[in-house]
Amino acid sequence: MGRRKVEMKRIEDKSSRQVTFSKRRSGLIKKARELSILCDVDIAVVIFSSRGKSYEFSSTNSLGSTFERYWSHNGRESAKGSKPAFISCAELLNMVESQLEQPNIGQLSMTDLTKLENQLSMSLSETRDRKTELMMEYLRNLHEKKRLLGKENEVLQKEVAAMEESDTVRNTVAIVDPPPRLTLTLLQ
Amino acid sequence: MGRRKVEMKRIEDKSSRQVTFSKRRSGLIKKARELSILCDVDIAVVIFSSRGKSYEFSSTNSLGSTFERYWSHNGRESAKGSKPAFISCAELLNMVESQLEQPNIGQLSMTDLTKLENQLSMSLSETRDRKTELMMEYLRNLHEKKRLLGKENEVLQKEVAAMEESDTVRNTVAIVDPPPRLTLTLLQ
DNA sequence: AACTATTTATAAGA
DNA sequence: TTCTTATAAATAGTT
Repeated sequence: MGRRKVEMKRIEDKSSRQVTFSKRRSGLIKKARELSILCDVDIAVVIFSSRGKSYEFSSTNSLGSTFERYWSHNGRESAKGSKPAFISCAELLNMVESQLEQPNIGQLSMTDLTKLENQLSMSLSETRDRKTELMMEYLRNLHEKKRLLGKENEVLQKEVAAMEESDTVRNTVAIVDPPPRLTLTLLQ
Repeated sequence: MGRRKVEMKRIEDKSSRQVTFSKRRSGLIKKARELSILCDVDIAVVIFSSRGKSYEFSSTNSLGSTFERYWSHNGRESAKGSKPAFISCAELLNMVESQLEQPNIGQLSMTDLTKLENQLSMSLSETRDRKTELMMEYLRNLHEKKRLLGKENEVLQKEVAAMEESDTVRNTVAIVDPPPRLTLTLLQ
């Protein structure tokens, strides 16, 4: 849709490829937003420029939740740790942008700015909370490992105690051949 | 682009919502494909219908690889600290600003908002960092305890091994009076 | 599922 | 770069 029809192949001219990327990228994200609104569906879009920069859109407040949904649907195990932490400002902007469809001059922009501010702070605290949550989970894991090690220790200690006892009994009753090597080992 | 302009809100009529979903979904995916070809970029799109069915597009052979790329990029960034997110926020605010019909009206409050945002984010990240630091310290403690317990375990295990060994030797050499209690204890 | 009247996106040009 | 404009493309409502 332009002055002429374009061939569907990589645009070789770097400059016009960049321009097209910029235009079509925003077009794609706009379309994604419209579709999500009109049809009340959940959409996530991620775009990587060839230079590694990423652009994204998500209809939910966090790309993470959409991706998580994707993972769970596709039965792929989710490294539960890494995903929820991401609510980027880009996502926020998408949310705000979607509310700026009809710029009513002045009045609306103040309202939207306030919304942006709120969303920003919420997102920040959400991110923080999620991080904390992750750490808590890690802590719980560590605690559990510690507990198990402690239990193992207990068992081992009992074994040692039992061994010592049975040795003592045997040594006492049999009165034969005390095992010096055992004593040495215990003192190691 | 149709017989009339449509309002940007959820289409209430179920049937036409379904039709629109179908049309626009394929349109979105077509656009994504074109963008990825023309500009040689990597794109992933996931769409969830309200009934839970999912549709997807990925320029690479696997949707997963694009998402993984997303996580690895943004995961590190967000885990590292607030600076990259910060820059991104400023960028985003610029984008919002450029989208406003009357830039001069929004300008001042946008500037104020940016300041506010910065303060908010800084104080939040400061708090978070302090919390994180405390937690890290706690973690270090826990790790140390775990390490010590592990060491203790090792020693105890060696003791047990040594005991078993010396028992074997004694039993083999002495051929007297095998200690059933010891065996029982070890199997506990 | 096809068909158009329109709107929307955008390729080139300024 | 940013804005303008001619034209291609998408699509809303219709059949």
